Amino acid sequence: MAEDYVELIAELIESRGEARPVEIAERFGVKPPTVTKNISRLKAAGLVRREPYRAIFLTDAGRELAEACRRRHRIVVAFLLSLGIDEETAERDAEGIEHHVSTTTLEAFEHALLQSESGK
Amino acid sequence: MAEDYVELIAELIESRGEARPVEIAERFGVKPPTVTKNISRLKAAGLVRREPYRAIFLTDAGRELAEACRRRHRIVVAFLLSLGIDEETAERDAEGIEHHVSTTTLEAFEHALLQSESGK
DNA sequence: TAGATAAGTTAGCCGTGTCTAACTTTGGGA
DNA sequence: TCCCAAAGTTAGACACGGCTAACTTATCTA
Ligand SMILES: [Mn+2]
Ligand SMILES: [Mn+2]
Ligand SMILES: [Mn+2]
Ligand SMILES: [Mn+2]
Repeated sequence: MAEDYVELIAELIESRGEARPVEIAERFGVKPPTVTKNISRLKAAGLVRREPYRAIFLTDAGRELAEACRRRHRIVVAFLLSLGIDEETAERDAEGIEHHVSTTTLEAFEHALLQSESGK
Repeated sequence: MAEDYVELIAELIESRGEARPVEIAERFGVKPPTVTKNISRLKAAGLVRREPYRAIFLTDAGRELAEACRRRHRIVVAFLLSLGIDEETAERDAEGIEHHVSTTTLEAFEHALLQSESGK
C-alpha cells in the first residue's frame, strides 16, 4: 500500500503542486476516511510529513521510495507494452505486478526492452 | 489466498496422495491454526470438502480453479525463465505476479514464449 | 464578514490473514 | 490394547485496509 501511496503523492505534487486526500481517494476508488487512516500509517512509517487538514508532503525517505516505485512502474508498463499488450491492460496489470518484481526481474525487463527497441 | 491454497492442495494430492494441514503450513511458512482457519474459508467458498482431523479434498470448483492456477503459474515461470532469470527468482517472483496477470497478459506471455522457442 | 459547502477527521464496525496458548483427536508402537 | 507424540482445532489477540455515520475545520462567496 505504502508504495502506491507515495507514488501517487509524488505525482500529485508534481502535477497539481500539492497532494490532497480527496484526490488520493478518487484515484484509488476509496473513501476519504480510508485515506486519512493510511496517511497516518505512512506518517508513522516516516514516509510522509503533515498536519491535520493540510496538504501531504513526502519526507526524504518517502521521496526516495516514490522515485524507485515510479521508475519500476514505468519499466513494467513499458515492458508489457513491448509485448503488444494494450495500454489499458498494461497499466492495470502493472499496478499489481510491480509490487512483486525483484531487482533481478526488473533488470531482465529492462534488458528485454533494449532488445525489442533495437530489433524494431 | 484461495488460489495459492487450491494450487498447493492439488499438487499435494498428486504427489503425496493426500493434502494435510501440516504440509500446507510448512510450504507456506505459516502456523497450523492459520491453515485451519483458511481451509474453513475455502470450504465456505465451496472449493474444498473435508471433515475435521481428516485430509483435504477439492470440490469440482476447487479442482477447476486449481488447474487454471497451475497452468497460469507454469506459464509465468516459463516466461520469466525465457528472459534469462534464474529458477529461484523466477519461481519466487511468479508466485506473486501470477495473481495480477490478466488473460490478455497471460496470452502475450504465451505468445512471447513461442517466439523465443522458435528463435532459439 | 458571516454562512454554506467542501474537505477532512473520528469513532466504530467488518473481513482477512496472521499469531500464541491451550485443548482434543488420531494413530502407531511398546 | 493402551498410551503418547504428532497432528489438528479452538479461543482470543492483533495489524491491515476497507466501510458508514457523524462530527470538525477550512474556504469561498454572497
Ligand atoms: Mn501498484
Ligand atoms: Mn504504480
Ligand atoms: Mn501465488
Ligand atoms: Mn502459484
